Amino acid sequence: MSDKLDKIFDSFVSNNLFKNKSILQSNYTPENIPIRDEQIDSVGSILAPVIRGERASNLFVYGKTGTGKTLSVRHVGNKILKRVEEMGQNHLKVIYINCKMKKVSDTEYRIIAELISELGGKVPETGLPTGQVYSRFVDLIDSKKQIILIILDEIDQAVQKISDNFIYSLTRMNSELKNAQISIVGISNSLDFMDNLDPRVRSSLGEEELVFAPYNALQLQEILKERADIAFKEGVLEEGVIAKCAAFAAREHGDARRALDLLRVAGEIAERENNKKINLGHIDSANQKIEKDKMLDVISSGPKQFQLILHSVMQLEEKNKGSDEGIFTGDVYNRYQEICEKTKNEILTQRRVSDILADFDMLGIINARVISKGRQGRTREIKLMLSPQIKQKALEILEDSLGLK
DNA sequence: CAGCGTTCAGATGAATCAACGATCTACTCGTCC
DNA sequence: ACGAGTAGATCGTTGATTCATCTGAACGCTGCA
Repeated sequence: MSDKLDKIFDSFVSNNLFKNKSILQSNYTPENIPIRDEQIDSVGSILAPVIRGERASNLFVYGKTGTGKTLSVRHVGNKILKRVEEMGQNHLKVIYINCKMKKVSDTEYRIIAELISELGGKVPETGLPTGQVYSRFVDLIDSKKQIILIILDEIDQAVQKISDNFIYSLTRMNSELKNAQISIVGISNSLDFMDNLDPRVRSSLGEEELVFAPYNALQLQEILKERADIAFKEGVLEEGVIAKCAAFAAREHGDARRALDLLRVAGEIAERENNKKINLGHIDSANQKIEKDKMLDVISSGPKQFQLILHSVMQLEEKNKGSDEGIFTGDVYNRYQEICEKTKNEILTQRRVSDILADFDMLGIINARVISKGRQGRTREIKLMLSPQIKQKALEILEDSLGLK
């Protein structure tokens, strides 16, 4: 037993493909950022006034996930801060807040509390009226002459939960401040976020706008190459590996984060297989693994009713295997009722089940097409979209969590 | 056989409900002057 | 008297139900060539 373990450890130590794995993690901030020079320059010139202690225009940055928005903005923020410090001044504060951080900052209160604590103020744990926290915040930053640069990442998420008058009051805060001034940088994933925003907010927040276009495969390659050089040991990557990674990620709206994940996971797989090199096959497995993990995560973390319904779909699919007969909503509902009876779960109405099936469709777990069968009415024709291995694993998870078997 | 109304089974919408979390308000209690 | 802490009151969300309305092609009936 321990011999075997030793062997595993030995090979792990000796066959380490990585020089520094953290470089491929998404939270790593590289020294220089390829491709985004133009955007960085723009951000820099828009924010430059704060170096002289003047207020910069509010900036709004759009772009899909993994296009380097956050990275670029933070990079510029750090550079500016460093510059100001080099000049021996301290009139600048840069605050970065991710509005979507796992349930942490998703209300107006919490965001302001977060802002206060970033500024070194103490945050009352609970219960203060929002207005009071707000005025405490104003007092805090207005206590001396300074410029506050607030970076609100994934701002669209916040606005979905809170009303947009939070941002409005932020943008308008400058008129209340006597000493300090604030500039806001909003970062949003969705391109049409601005459209359904209050016009007053739109004009004040979007004084300057910047769009980060998705990377294309070539640009992704460049990024990957740069990081791979320092992340992996010499000569570990086989020919074409980077290109393939880039191609995969480019297909998914040019998400660089995805590309890096892919490369990292491929490396891990190669390592586990005790391979000296990372080849194209590893990229494929990595892609599958990521896909699989994501899917299984959705399935296992879903509410019980979702699992019940998915289980009935899977059973029906198993039964219909071979025949080309489709699965229809009615079948699913009947089977679902049976399972509920058996497991003593509440039975939802068909209306709800129909909605849940539509959700599955959105998640890509099933493919549902609304068809009309003439006299036999209208229904969804459902196809399960899970690959065999995922299906097997998912079935286990479901039966486990539902107490079936 | 084209044209037309019927019909089916569930899609899709809208209003409403119930339960839960989070916030707000008001009241109580301890402490300090 | 004042502030802190806490117990209901209140508000907003979200998943779910109920009621209502739509839907689109096969089916079957008509009428015409």
